[in-house]
Amino acid sequence: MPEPSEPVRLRVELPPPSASDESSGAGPGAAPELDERKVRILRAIVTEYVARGEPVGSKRVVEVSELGVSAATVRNEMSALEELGYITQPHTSAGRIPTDAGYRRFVDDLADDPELDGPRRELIAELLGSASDVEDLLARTSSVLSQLTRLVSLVIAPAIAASRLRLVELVSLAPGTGLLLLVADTGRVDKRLVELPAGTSEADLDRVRTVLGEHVRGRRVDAVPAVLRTLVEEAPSELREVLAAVASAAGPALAEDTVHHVFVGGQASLAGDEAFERQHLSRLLRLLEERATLARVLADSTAADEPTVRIGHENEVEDLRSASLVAQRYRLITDGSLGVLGPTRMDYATVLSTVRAVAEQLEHHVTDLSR
Amino acid sequence: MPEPSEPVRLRVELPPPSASDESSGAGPGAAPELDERKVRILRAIVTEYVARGEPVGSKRVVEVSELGVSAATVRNEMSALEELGYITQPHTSAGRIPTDAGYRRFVDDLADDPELDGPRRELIAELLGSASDVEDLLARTSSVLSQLTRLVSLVIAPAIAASRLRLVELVSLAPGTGLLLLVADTGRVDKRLVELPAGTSEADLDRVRTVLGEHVRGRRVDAVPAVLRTLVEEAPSELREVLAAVASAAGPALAEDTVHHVFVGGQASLAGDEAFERQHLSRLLRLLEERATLARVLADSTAADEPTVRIGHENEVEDLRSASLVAQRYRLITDGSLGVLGPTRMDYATVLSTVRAVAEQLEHHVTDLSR
DNA sequence: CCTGGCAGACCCGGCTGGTGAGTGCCAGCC
DNA sequence: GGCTGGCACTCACCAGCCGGGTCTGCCAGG
Repeated sequence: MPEPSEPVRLRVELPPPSASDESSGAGPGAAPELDERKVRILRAIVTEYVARGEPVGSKRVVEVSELGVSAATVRNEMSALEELGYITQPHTSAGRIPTDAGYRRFVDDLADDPELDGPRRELIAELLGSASDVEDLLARTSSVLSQLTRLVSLVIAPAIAASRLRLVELVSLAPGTGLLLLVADTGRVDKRLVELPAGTSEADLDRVRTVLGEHVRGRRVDAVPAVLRTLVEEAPSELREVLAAVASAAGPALAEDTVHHVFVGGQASLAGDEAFERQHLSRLLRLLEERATLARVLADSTAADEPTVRIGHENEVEDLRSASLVAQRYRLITDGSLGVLGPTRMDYATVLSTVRAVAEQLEHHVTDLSR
Repeated sequence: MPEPSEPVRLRVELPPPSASDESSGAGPGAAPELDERKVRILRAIVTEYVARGEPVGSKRVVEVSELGVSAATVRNEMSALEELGYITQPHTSAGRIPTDAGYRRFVDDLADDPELDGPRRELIAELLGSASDVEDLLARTSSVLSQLTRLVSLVIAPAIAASRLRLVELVSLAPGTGLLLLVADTGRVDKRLVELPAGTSEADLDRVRTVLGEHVRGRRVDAVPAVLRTLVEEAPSELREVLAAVASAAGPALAEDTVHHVFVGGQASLAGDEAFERQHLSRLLRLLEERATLARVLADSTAADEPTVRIGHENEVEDLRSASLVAQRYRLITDGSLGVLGPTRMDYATVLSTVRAVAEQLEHHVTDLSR
């Protein structure tokens, strides 16, 4: 009794190998064959459970799925599905609920998610259309995602490493303090206080500005630190100190800080969901505050151009094991990613359509903005 | 039985009139006199309940508070305190817990909060010390607040209306699109995409830059929109369109956007707290996402230079009625505010000390940064 | 005015029995 | 051989009940 389900659980815990066809539903691959009837029953159970939130019994399956057999037959099939690890019962004499593997199978079998319906597409277009700049656009994207799915939305700004600097500016804020401004061609602005050496004159600053303008503007962001180091070495001695201060300020601004740009929305939906216990809730919220981890997780989940689904235990991060993640890459000069986070019991079909549609429209509006 | 407590509840719901001495503890004012023993008993109940989380009975009060009387006497006093509305019992034959009014009284009677202990002060100094710019400083402030109190921290950046513009820059991102950069002397940077009229040349942009540099740089932020309008009117016709685009972009960037800069930290602590039910939790999280409301609430609660406490029903915002807010104003060129949000059952003495200490040190480090 | 004592209220945990949903199994039917 | 109806069984759930423990309110006496 305890052993037979082992191979299946094993498969579930190793999603990466078959990652490419995971969300496409094209190749059933190593998954055990299921006859048509089992597939329909599983689908009925998932759909019903997602909709009602209660374990679904053989009787309800018969009512819902229009296969012309009796409840007893369905029971036999359900017993087999349980043996295969796709469904389980919370306790004896309760209906069945899908396991993570069951959801996985269900998602894989989704032929391909239908287009999002018109009204929703329009809503997205409307909300994204009035964005004033890229940052605003991403914030709105996050907002529209969480509104449409009623789940937690995540949007990660594209890394600026591969973009180019449009403007490098050094503003004097107060004696001894400057503000280094770096503007990338995505419209992203980073800033960093610079401690200027004592005795730096306004004329010195002007010369530094000129040097920066000539040698740094237009360079790829990830090349800038090296360029700055060279500039420091070659600089006339009176500018060296200032340039060194600039270089040491620019490094971190362009490296780490830059990665953590994450927009999160709809956190309240987590608290409203009965599926999460107090402890899970707390951990998930903590995770949502750790922007760096979040960015990594999301980036890892968005290799392909299709939406990717990570269900429960498929997530590598411990605290995410009680939840599912649906994420997709988008392109805005370089790659960014967006997605939603919610209970494993979510409406995958609709969520997939929504994530896909939002990503598409985001790209459209981005090109609108940058032209 | 139901009526006698009415007048007290009324007082609680009208904190504003006596707002000035609310948190000072200087004037008992209209509050009913309490003899020394009642005060000590109330204090014992609040302290014990905050520490243990369980209703406290007469026996425990005797053990904890070293007044040399019997439990029976304490019971009589407690009965009186209940009559006055300061404490209540969750059910018959349970111990007492403080009401919002009880907490209020307790807070008012706190002579004045002691200095925060050394180690904690040092921790604050250490964490704030390594801030790289003002925005970073405020983020760190939020982080340290939530770490020390294990509550939700809130930090609102000072409004930039009264600060001056250090730099106005118009960057050309792509043909037809510019990015307007506004840097205030607080180090705050706002940006906004500008749709440039077709056929705008680089030379035009240069001229616009010059005009902006001459007339806008150094002006108070709230004066800028008016200045821009004048510039548009007086501009040579070939620049008028560009300037108009800039003016229409600058307005909103300087107005609304600016107010919503709120740093929130430690939200996970809400979920861990048993005091909040699912529904409250969800509402509080939603509130934390509405940055505008949040900013208003916090600004309203920080009139004086002392920390202000809003306990449960004293909060005007419905969703906050299940929580307490401890907030204080800080000055960084203009006013900002910071504070924490948690269950009414919080350690007010420690929280008050912490909020005060953090606000103080924030101001120190700010002057460090801007000198 | 304080105190010890005592009755009463009530939460809580455990136990019990009834109900209902859903299962597993089996014998019989097509 | 697969499907079906029927039936016994298993629990979760609910309500009621009981005993133990706690804390209160009250009272009579110091």
